Formats: sequence, C-alpha cells, structure tokens
Amino acid sequence: MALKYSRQREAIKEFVMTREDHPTADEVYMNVRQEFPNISLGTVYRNLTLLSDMGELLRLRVGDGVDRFDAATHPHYHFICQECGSVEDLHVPIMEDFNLHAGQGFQGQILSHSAQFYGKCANCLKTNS
Amino acid sequence: MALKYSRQREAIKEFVMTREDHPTADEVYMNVRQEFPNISLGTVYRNLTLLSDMGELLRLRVGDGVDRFDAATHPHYHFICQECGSVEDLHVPIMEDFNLHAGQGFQGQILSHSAQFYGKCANCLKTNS
DNA sequence: AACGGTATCAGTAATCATTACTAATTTGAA
DNA sequence: TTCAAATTAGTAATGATTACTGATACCGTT
Repeated sequence: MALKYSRQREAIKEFVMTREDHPTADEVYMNVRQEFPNISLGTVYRNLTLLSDMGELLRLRVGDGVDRFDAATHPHYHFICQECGSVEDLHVPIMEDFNLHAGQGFQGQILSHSAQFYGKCANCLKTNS
Repeated sequence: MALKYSRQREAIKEFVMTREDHPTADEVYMNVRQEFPNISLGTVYRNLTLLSDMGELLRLRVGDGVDRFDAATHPHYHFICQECGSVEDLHVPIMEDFNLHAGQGFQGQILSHSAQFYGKCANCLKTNS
C-alpha cells in the first residue's frame, strides 16, 4: 500500500505541470514516450488516476468523452472552444453564492458546483473572419 | 433525408417525457423493450441522438461516463447526488451574468455555460443519519 | 553492498458505452 | 398499390479506460 517512487510517475506529473492546456491521457502518453519509449498506456492511466486521487492533479470531464488532466488543482472554471475544442482555465474566483442561488426550492443539500463556459477562443476568433 | 415516422422513435420519446429523472440509453432500452421486445440498443441510441439533434431532448454528460437524456429542453442546471448518483433538474433561472463574470480578463468570447451542482439529495439526506 | 518484500511496470486482454454496417422491413407520397 | 427512401434488428467495430500477469524497480533491513 505504501507509495513507492517511480520515474515514470514523476515524468508524467512533470509533463502535465508544464502544460497550460489540458492534455488527455493519450497526449501524455505520446509525450512521455520520448523519455520512456517503452512506457505503456496503462501505466499512464494508472498514474494519472493515482495522482488525481492524491489531489496532485485534477481530472476533467468536459463532456467530449475524453478525460483531461490539469495541474492547477485549486477549484476553477473552464472554457471550452466550440470551434477547436481547446480547453482553457478561467482566472476568476469561484462564485460561492451560486450554490445558494441554485438551492432555492431544492430539498437536498448543495455543497459545491462546477461550471463550463462555451464560445470561441481568442485564436479561433481572429483566425476565421 | 426526410424524416419518417417510426413507432419505435415515438415510444422512446414518450418514455423519456414521462420521466423526471434522467434515464441513460440503457435504461430507455430496458423500458421500451416492454412495448417492443425486439428493439435493438442501436435503434435506441440512434433515435436518442436524432431527437437530441432536433432539440426535442437534451443530452446530458454529467461526467460519470454515461450519457443521460432529459425531456426538459429549456436550459437549466443539474444536481448530482454524490451519494447515490441520481441526477435532478434545478428549478432556478439561468444566471446570464455568469458569462460576464467568467469572461473577466479572458480574450475569447463566452456565449453560454453549463453548471452542475453536487451534494446530497433529499432521499440520501434522511436515509443515512 | 546484497537480500527480500512489495509497489510498479510493460504488455496485453477485457470491459463498457457508443457508433457503424447491412440486409430486411416499414413508411408515405405518387 | 407501388416503390424509393428512411428505419429497423442484429451484429460487428470503435475508442477510451480498466484489469490482469509475469517481470522489474524501489527501498528498508541486514
């Protein structure tokens, strides 16, 4: 049960931390392969899951069927470009009041929320007219 | 290309409309099978996708890896119970200002958002202590 | 520095949700 | 009623993720 160091896990974590976008498991695999040509996709998944469970990474499910990983572990919102599918962090504070607003007339207990914003990213805005 | 009536599609739509929860494709399949014992899962998926594309249903991806379908097609927020995984509609207005808030300092263009709220549903609240 | 227990690995098979394919059936306009 | 086109049932294929297995790497203890 005790966690042991592994060079592969370290490389995976390091790689995700260098990225501003939100790489998928496959993208992590492709890149870490340059340092560890024999690393297997299963190892990448296992470590990404492990790191997420430990709270060192955030596992994102933005709804396109592929999980993405984010080294920014503090709670924050995400933007998804409807044009190119890119995912960006939004640098605004979490709206805590939103939980109260949404709970009006609701019989359960709301503890947290997540939100995704959609539109066109800066790149796609200038690229196509 | 022209849409033709089909009894299976009608039954699928009717079934989803009777439900307050948000059935998965498999749940729809299991239920519509009582009326059409030979209906295939592919037919269910094809029609759910078709109805969603036409705007008669909403396809939800709340992040648990399974798509859910909602007959309430107006934009609204969802609550997901962390205990039992149930999904409920929240009956509060969409916060349009949220787009502006989130767009502070963002170079792209935000057009819409979706949000999910997490906690304990009324049932789980009273069931376990 | 070698030993040994266990976590981790690479490789591969299995799973699960969803989509694609195909020959047969159903729909609906002429 | 006829017939082209849409839809179906059944099944195969896909794609992301997880599970399994024998070999390897890590690390506290000798």
